[in-house]
Amino acid sequence: MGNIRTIPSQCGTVSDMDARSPSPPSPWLPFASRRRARDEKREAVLRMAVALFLEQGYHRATLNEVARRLNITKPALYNYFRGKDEILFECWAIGNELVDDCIAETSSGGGSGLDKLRKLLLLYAELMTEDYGKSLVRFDIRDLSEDNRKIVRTAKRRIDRAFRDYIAQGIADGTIKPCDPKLAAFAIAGSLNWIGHWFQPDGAMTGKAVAEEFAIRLTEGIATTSKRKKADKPPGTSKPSREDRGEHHARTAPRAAGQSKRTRHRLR
Amino acid sequence: MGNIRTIPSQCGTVSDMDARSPSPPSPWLPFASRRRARDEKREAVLRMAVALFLEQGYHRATLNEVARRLNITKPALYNYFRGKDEILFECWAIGNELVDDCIAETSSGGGSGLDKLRKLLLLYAELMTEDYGKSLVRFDIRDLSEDNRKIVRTAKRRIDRAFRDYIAQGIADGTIKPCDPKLAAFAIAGSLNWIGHWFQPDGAMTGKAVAEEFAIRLTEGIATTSKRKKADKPPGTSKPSREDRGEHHARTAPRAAGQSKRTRHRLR
DNA sequence: TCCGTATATTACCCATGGGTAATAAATAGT
DNA sequence: ACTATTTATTACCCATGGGTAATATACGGA
Repeated sequence: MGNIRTIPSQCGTVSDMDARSPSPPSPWLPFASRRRARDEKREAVLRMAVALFLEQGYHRATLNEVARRLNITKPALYNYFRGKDEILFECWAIGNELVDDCIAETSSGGGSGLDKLRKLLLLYAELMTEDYGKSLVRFDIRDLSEDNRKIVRTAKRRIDRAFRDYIAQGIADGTIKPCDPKLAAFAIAGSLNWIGHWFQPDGAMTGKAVAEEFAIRLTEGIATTSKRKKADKPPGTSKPSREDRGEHHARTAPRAAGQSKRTRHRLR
Repeated sequence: MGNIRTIPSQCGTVSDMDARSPSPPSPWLPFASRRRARDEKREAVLRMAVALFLEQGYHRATLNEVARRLNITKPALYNYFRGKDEILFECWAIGNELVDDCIAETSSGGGSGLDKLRKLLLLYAELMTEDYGKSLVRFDIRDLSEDNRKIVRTAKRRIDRAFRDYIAQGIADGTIKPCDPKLAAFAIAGSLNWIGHWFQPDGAMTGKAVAEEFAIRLTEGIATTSKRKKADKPPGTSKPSREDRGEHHARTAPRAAGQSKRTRHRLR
């Protein structure tokens, strides 16, 4: 019946949406040999859902379409999730765990406040170029249940605090110029979050390249010592190498196992 | 029947929505003496709509609710607009005209590239603290008709170009350090656009204060000469004066008259 | 005072899409 | 093989909300 078509798009500084990741594969063969690990399929639903939600927007995306792209039908999804909003929440939750990984990795490594801030910037920025990272800033908290909304708000505060703490720490140890940590964090996080709105993997720069550029640029203004890798000349306007980009740091793979903490509702 | 309640909220660095402007007044008296200028009422619909769209999100907000808050009924709205998506577009269009004003004001005033960039930053940032400004970055382009979508994309490119041009100009005249104008514009605009996501008028800072802070901070990193108004001490973490905030620069009032150019469809 | 126009209202249509009930197919265990 | 369990399917329900048709009310002008 309803034949939905994908929508064109384009980047832009002010806003503009739409991220067409090449649409993840499905573990469901077209109505034939089934029975693979439950978690694997649950995972596949989320990967497909997050891609579709980003591509079309949560409200325009239908569960029918999510299911169709997985070679199954809508009611099958209810074996793994309570409803659409729970799928949205789980997508967000995965992104949130990835951010936690970033923070943990940053905190464990030593260095000055500025060093840590730069490290977090780098990891966070790169995350913003991936689907689950984008879900953190593109999804609307108001689409969630009241309970999940509370969880999200708490998590956001945690992330915010990480940025502010590093800045405050940098001011204390003299690597960052005196400034208001709150506002500085807002300014920096704003830039980073916006990456999730304009970055498209098929652009001129890789996610890693964008992340590295932003990590330097956003700390130039508040660092007490300037630090440019390649002299002061205009940094090559693009790093089109695109090299490997394989396994930049624990991601996707390790996720499959050990769904870990949080309110992971096991159904039935 | 359906009794909709407003939703709680809170700011946050990562995302978080919801802007509760005190809900604009309605020119429709509760089903009594009517007949005021048509444009005035059209304007009122847009003001109420933009506030509701920001408060609840476009898809959750209903035309019934827009109408109810205006003391009218849904079909009455169709005297002024073709449909919901056109209302959304018109909200965006007003915001866009305000940005154009910012650019025009900046371009007309002289100064170095850095001066112009700072000026535009200041005006743009302040705009992001207001409803129509927020609509530029919070509304989803995919909710528009194909025609209007094209218009929006073109306009966004124009704005983007303004930022890049000033940066390039600054590099040329030596007031801005050599850098990639495209990425620098993305970083700056990202910070500014994000204001539209977290700023709430009832917070600790006024829109003007936020704008001034960001205008300085975001140019510190790329300026060839540092420029801090109040020495280098931590700038008062808040400017709680809240003074007048009256008529910061042509806005709202002048808008009422002369709907001006663009595809303003006169109905019937 | 009566009419025409603009602008409301009430009452409805209906497409969309989230969600559910009943049932069928596949697999694992014994 | 037979059965229990999981995991699909088909067929349906129904609340929501954008949009429309028919009609009523108010106002300006002659």
